[in-house]
Amino acid sequence: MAKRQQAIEKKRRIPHQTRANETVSAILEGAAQILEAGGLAAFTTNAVAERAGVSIGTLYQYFADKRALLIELARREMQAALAESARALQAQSGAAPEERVRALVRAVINAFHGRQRARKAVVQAVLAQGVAMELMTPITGFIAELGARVGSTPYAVFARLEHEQLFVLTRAVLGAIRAAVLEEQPFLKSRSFEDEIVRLVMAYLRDVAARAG
Amino acid sequence: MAKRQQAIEKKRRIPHQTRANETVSAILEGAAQILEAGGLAAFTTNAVAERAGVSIGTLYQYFADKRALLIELARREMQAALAESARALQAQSGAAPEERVRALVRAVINAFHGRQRARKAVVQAVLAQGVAMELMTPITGFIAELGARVGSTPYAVFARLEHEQLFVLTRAVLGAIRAAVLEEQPFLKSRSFEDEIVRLVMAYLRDVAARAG
Amino acid sequence: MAKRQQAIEKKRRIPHQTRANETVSAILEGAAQILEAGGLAAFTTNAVAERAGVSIGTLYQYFADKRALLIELARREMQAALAESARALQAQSGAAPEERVRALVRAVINAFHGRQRARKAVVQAVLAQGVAMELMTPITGFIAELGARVGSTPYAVFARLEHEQLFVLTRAVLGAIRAAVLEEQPFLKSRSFEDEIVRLVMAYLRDVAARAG
Amino acid sequence: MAKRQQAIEKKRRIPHQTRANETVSAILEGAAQILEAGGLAAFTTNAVAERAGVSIGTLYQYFADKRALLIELARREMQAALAESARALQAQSGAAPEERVRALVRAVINAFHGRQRARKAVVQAVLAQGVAMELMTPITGFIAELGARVGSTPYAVFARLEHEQLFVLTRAVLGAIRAAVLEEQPFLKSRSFEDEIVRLVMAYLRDVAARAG
DNA sequence: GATGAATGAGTGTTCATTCAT
DNA sequence: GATGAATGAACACTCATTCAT
Repeated sequence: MAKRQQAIEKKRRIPHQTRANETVSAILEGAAQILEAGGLAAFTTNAVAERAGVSIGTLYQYFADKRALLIELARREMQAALAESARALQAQSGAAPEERVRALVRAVINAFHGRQRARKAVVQAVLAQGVAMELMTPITGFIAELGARVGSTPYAVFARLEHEQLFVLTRAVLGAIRAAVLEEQPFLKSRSFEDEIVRLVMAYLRDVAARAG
Repeated sequence: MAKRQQAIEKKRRIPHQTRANETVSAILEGAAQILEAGGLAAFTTNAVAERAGVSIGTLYQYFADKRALLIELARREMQAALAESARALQAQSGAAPEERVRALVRAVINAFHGRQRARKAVVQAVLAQGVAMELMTPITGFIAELGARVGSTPYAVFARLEHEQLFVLTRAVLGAIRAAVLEEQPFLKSRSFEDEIVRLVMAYLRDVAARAG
Repeated sequence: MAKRQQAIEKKRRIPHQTRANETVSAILEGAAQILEAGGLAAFTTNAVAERAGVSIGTLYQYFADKRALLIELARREMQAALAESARALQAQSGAAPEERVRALVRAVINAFHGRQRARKAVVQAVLAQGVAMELMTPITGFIAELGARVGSTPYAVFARLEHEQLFVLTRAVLGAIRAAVLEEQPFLKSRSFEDEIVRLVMAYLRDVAARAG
Repeated sequence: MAKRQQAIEKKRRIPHQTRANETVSAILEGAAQILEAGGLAAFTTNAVAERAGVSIGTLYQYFADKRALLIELARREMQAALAESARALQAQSGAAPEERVRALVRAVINAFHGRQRARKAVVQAVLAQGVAMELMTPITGFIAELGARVGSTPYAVFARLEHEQLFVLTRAVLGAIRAAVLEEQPFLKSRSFEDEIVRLVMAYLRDVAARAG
């Protein structure tokens, strides 16, 4: 039920059989593999169907068009990243704010790191179609909510971030990480890169807190 | 590859250099217009040639393939943005560091704001082809060089930024601005958005300086 | 061919004849609705099945293929049109020949007017497959028979029409009406249009009678 | 110049070279052959291109889509039929009205008879798309003009036919002929069939004249 | 008997690129 | 050097039909 609601794009049929769900998964897995192997250029519906081991007709039974397939893929990737972040945060629930931020940053870096090309292609394609904001919403919301639960001074500031501030912070962090992924920087997984991002976040939050204070 | 270089080199050695330059400019201008009007989807070599008022054959006389055309366009756009930034910085040469950062940020925002779609498409297309690093180099270099010329405490820090630090700072700023452009945020041109980015930069620089100090 | 016959024959011998008949009717009604709403282009077996509220498998249980469905639809439409004509004629049984012709013409116009698109599509599709003659036979026969029953001078001529004459007369009338329907002429339902057709018929019949001496 | 104007559907390029005109002719000839051989079902753009001996890309350089190709074909067929009719009429310029009508009817029958299937398919396809009226206009106009030039009593009636009358007359004649073609009646080319149509026309004209008189 | 997921040949169409003129 | 007609591989997508459940 929940899963159905998540679909913005009209799927052709709502699967309510085990076999159908398996088919959808196979298609999405095939799509990710194609994207990973050859990027957006290789991402043709025929190639995806073949890789997924289903007929092209079956693909179109579940996805209205190529775009819908890409969007569903993006949605699932984002969800997975969010889940991973939540897990990381949970594990750090008693830690100092800086450590919690670090856990979050690391989760995002890792999320972007596996299947780099697939993710890159998904991000690009999705951005190219103006669905970005819509998909970004849960991420921003997640961070806002996160701030609200951090109850102590001076990091309660998280909860009081204004719209522009939240925007700048989240996009700055994602921008740095995404650039490192897209440019295939060797330091992507390094501790020092993680450090700098955490510092960027903390410095900014401190600044906001000082202003608010 | 060889062919593309040849095409670009050739421009300097053609008998009627002037006319050839005009043709190339017309093609690039046509490309920018097409991109602006219809995005990457409308960007076909035939459409560009028609808009530029030259035959498709002529287009291929100057650009080895579609990719070369896109890269040259990106190169020129970046150069223009850099020039604008340099101009802005020059005008603020005596001002406080924060004002100089603000001038730079504003220049970048403006650079991204005119012909949004064309720029967006160029960036996307270029990123999709792994040429990003190559094109980013002059920007990063420009900022590093800029830092070297600042010279005064505590912003001499600019000159001492390590590779990762410079990377994180530049990509964070560009990431925030680019997200605002791509998501078509209404506050893109607002003072408060500019403020937050400047603060992000200054807070980070202060943090780096404190650590270095 | 054999298969189609079987499908049609079967309808008479199924255990639960009633339910089967309802299913067939539902399918044909769905087919007519689809045709009416979207023309021949929208007429897909899947669409028909969905509209009819049966599965595509069930549709194929009753109709060997798409063509069989269309032909059965045509057959029923023609039958209905004939029945309507017969009713109109019955009502005018004592009237002057001209009035009887007029009643017939009006019945045909009305037959063509309801569900225009469905009828148009059916006719087109059927004509496209060389089944036309087969389906036209009952109409021509009906008119010939009608002529035989008219019985009085000088319109006994109806009964004596030669094959070509009957053909020309019926097709001319149908041609004029069908053209008005297909071209969506505003005067389709007007009295003057009806008048002209009736005059065409009467003038021709008088001419035939005069020649026959 | 005149030819260009005639095109309602936007052709991709307006040919102004001999080679281009030859290509267009080859495509149309190929289209007619495909239609003739396999009817509308066989009429695929790929098949037409192959039969015409050009690449599919070339076909699309001259025709925006399949529909445009069909419409242009229809236009040329109609034009040819009209030209033939005009020629026939010219040859009978001094003859009795009945003979002139007969010449016209014969021309139309012949027009419909060569390449029956191609013509049938063209007519069907065109009718299916609501372009019918537009294409009928020159025919109706031709007949009206014809009437205007028939200067003698009682056939000057031609010139005074009202809209509905002209419509009924032309569509009735065309309807009878088209039905004979579509149903592949053996008497299509017979003298008696021609006779009956001529009589239908003359009887109706006499009736109109009598009423007007 | 009924279902509907799966099939895949086939369709219309695009567009980067070539090369004879 | 310039032109633009021609190319054709490639693509997204449809739909009649089958058959395991």
